[in-house]
Amino acid sequence: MSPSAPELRRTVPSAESAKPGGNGSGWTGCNSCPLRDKGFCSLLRHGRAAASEVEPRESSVRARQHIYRAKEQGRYIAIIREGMTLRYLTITDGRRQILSIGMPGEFISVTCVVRDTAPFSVQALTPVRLCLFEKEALQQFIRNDPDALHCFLDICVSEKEESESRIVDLGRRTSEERIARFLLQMASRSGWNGESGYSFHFPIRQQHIADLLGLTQVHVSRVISKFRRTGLITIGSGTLKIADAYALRQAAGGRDI
Amino acid sequence: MSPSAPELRRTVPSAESAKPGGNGSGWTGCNSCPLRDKGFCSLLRHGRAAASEVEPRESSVRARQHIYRAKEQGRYIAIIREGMTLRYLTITDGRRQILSIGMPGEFISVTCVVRDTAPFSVQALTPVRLCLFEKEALQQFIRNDPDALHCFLDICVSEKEESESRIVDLGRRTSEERIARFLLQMASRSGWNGESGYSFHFPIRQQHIADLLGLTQVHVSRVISKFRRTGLITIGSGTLKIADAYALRQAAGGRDI
DNA sequence: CAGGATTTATAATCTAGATAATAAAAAGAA
DNA sequence: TTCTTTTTATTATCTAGATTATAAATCCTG
Repeated sequence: MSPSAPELRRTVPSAESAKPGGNGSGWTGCNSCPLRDKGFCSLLRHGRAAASEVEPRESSVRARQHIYRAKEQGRYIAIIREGMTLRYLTITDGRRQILSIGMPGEFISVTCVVRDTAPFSVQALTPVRLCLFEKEALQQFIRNDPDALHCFLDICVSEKEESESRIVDLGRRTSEERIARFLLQMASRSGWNGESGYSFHFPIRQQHIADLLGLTQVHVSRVISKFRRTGLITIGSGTLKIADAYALRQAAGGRDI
Repeated sequence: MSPSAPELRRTVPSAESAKPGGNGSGWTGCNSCPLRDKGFCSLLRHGRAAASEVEPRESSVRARQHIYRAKEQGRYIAIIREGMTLRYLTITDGRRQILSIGMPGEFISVTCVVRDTAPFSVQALTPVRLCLFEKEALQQFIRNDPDALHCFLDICVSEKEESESRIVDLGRRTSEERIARFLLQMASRSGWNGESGYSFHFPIRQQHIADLLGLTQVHVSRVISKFRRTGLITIGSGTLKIADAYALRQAAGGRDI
């Protein structure tokens, strides 16, 4: 298992040659981590003795492997260091609904920080590197550190807002609007500044988009094909390019993104 | 810093007889409130001088009236004392999506506690009595009281879980399943113990159900009619009765509610 | 209790998106 | 490269739920 991802991935040139996986020999700690001063991680007073209990340990997961299984009672809380994850739920007849896609710097699941178990599963979408925190220690850290708490609360509310936005998508928008909006959102999360011509790592299969947006792969294919044919986007080996930002925004429903 | 044990909170029943309060004339204060010792309210050390800033004042709202308008920057945070509310969003073409239905003891919107503004509106579904808290004071209270904070965090996560459950409904369940599930949920929230024959106050129009579940009123009518015809439920002037709980659960998709 | 307004019911028709089936590309793996 | 697996494309057909229209109940409110 190698870094295996497009250029964007090769941050921190830590010599992580042969890694046994599981939980890390190539562990490089927070110091060399690009997320060190971002989001929740920025609150972990790195290296400070006082907070040493919340030093994470690392773990690597291969693409498709499960990180958390529904109803499981985990001892660890994970933050994504590298790669992308899927949080999903399966109901009767094997119908699947993806709840969210996780990216670096984010918790695998905020619910798991607060609850004993969760009804959904989480799996790696790409090869993933995780930072594992002792659940108890992290909870205590959040409880005792006002900044951490504030940040965590903010994350919860943000995710709630995201969920509600998805509810509006599913309840009241057409398949084209949903897909266009999803592509725009992914671009934004990858650091897009809004201009045409931006391309980014996009390891998401059409079946994933379907299971996220309440559609079928066949239909997603149809819409994506149309977007390509009409020059809104371009796709090539794990990369998506926003060719015509204006038109894509139009397709997304114009205003009220 | 402050004492933690929840029960110990119920101190000093200060005689706060008739208080003028916001615009309600019949303001009775927390003492006579049935919600006094429930949910978030149970954490407001009623009558204690230290917490006097978070004493609410009351306000009444007529059915259909707006309580919060999208993007508005409110000075108050409201908890529902009596009645039911609708939280919804309107997008292009006037398409509407209801995000949630509020019931006594609940915040009108948890988002508003944390954010300056929110993208949705809230209106009264029935005549509503609200308890208004100064936003600043409430935020500070939550920040300083570990129990309140814990409770608030729990509310956020619960609502997130609810949203995600709705996402699964919208993305992957049929209209019959959605409607059956919704009726069961409402019954539960009204104190149902799960047995057939339970009836409860149900002031929700078919158009509301449609806007909540991503359907049309016409289709909701069809399904409700079928449920009545086949003896699953009974409806009469603002009241819904679960006639055949088992069958209704079956219609809701059996397992995994 | 009348008379207007809101809500629900029902039937006819339409359509966005689902299903099913198959082929063609890509992507890995040997 | 060749073989296998996974992913995407495409076409034909079907259907759950939308739309439109109208009538019948209910619900106010004076």
